[in-house]
Amino acid sequence: MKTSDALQLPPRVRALSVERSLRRGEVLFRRDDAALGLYEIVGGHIRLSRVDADGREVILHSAGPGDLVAEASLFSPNYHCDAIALTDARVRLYPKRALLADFRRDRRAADAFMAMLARELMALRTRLEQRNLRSASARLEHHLALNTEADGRTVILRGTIKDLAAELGLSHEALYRTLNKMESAGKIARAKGTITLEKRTLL
Amino acid sequence: MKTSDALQLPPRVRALSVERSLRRGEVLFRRDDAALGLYEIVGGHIRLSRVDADGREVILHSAGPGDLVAEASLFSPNYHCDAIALTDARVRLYPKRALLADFRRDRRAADAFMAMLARELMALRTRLEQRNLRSASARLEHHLALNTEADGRTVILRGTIKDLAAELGLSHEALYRTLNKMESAGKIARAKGTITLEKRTLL
DNA sequence: CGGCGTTTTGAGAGAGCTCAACATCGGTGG
DNA sequence: CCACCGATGTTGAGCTCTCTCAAAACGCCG
Repeated sequence: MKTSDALQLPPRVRALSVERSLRRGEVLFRRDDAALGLYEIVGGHIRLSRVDADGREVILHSAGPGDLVAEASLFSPNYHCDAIALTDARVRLYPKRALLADFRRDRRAADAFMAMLARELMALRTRLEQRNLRSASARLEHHLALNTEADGRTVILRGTIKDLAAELGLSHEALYRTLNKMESAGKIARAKGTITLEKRTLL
Repeated sequence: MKTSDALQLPPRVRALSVERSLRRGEVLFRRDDAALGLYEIVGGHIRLSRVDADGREVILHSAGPGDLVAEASLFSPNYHCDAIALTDARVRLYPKRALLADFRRDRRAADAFMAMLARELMALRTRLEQRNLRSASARLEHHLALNTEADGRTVILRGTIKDLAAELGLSHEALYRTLNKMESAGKIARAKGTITLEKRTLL
């Protein structure tokens, strides 16, 4: 589940980061473990969850490549949920001490991190808003309208259609059908890796 | 749409904030306007949106009482979307210069703000994950499991059932029916303003 | 050429949405 | 004190849309 594109942690800190591999099912950290820092998912998927009063697992988040998890660990002595590899995975730990020290040393690094959080927040709110749209076509149009290139018409797909379906919270079949319908209706044109919005006929 | 509970901006900055009223339909800011700072919604609802290539409005977020909007404006010279009052509303502007100055002066203020963003991010991811659950009961159980008081059983409702339905992304009718079903099934007990999870019978 | 995952298309069922009607509860004003 | 009113809470019934399960065509890579 890709949430944001750009991750730009200070090179100094990146130099201090440590990569690690996990087997499917392996535990990255558990609730109440001492918070070492935040993780970037390099490959695979990590599931963040908590266990409820009856011992059932409640999923908080499924993170995929490019995602950052446990940012809040920077400000807490321990983790607040469990993190378990959903698939074989590769993660990169950014030690909190190094990060916080860097923020202290370099104000711009701190600002940049804050800005990153703020931007991610914005993107996430937008995505949540999108989920309020019931129909597949509305969700797709919402997504397309907000992800065009500079021309305002072209949308470059970053993964497969299945990936897009997952991002939109739709079954891939529903998305395929919707794409077909919209193409037949002349609303979009499809090419390999891109979707182009057609000029809407005025009323 | 309530996203988080606690908003704790430094008192020094709060002292510098300015409250303002808006009529329904009034513009708070427009895209590319100079970014004055971030806003806290005191009352009413503000809609953040962008206009797509065909002139249609694409909703990014609907913010309600207690919500913060335009955090990213702190790190950008201008706003990136339109903000328009959906209802008569009251907002509080936290001037970015004051905020940033405060962050510079007091490291803990900056950390606290960062922590707030991180926590909100976490909560939002969880909410998005919840939306991946299709059935009304699954969404409700997810929400209940994650919002119990210390006893792990009691959930205090902060608004009306309709509000909860909106937060869960369900029609209020669907939620009422689900509550009924779960109560009949002995999974929950309802009292005025609270829902109590019943001890789950073991297998 | 032989898999494997993606892309398509088909058909059926279920769940929630919508519209509608009614009950309930405060609050307001006569 | 009571009547009225608006918003919340509640229940009913049909409809639409997506999900799910299935199966087949396609494309890529070893």
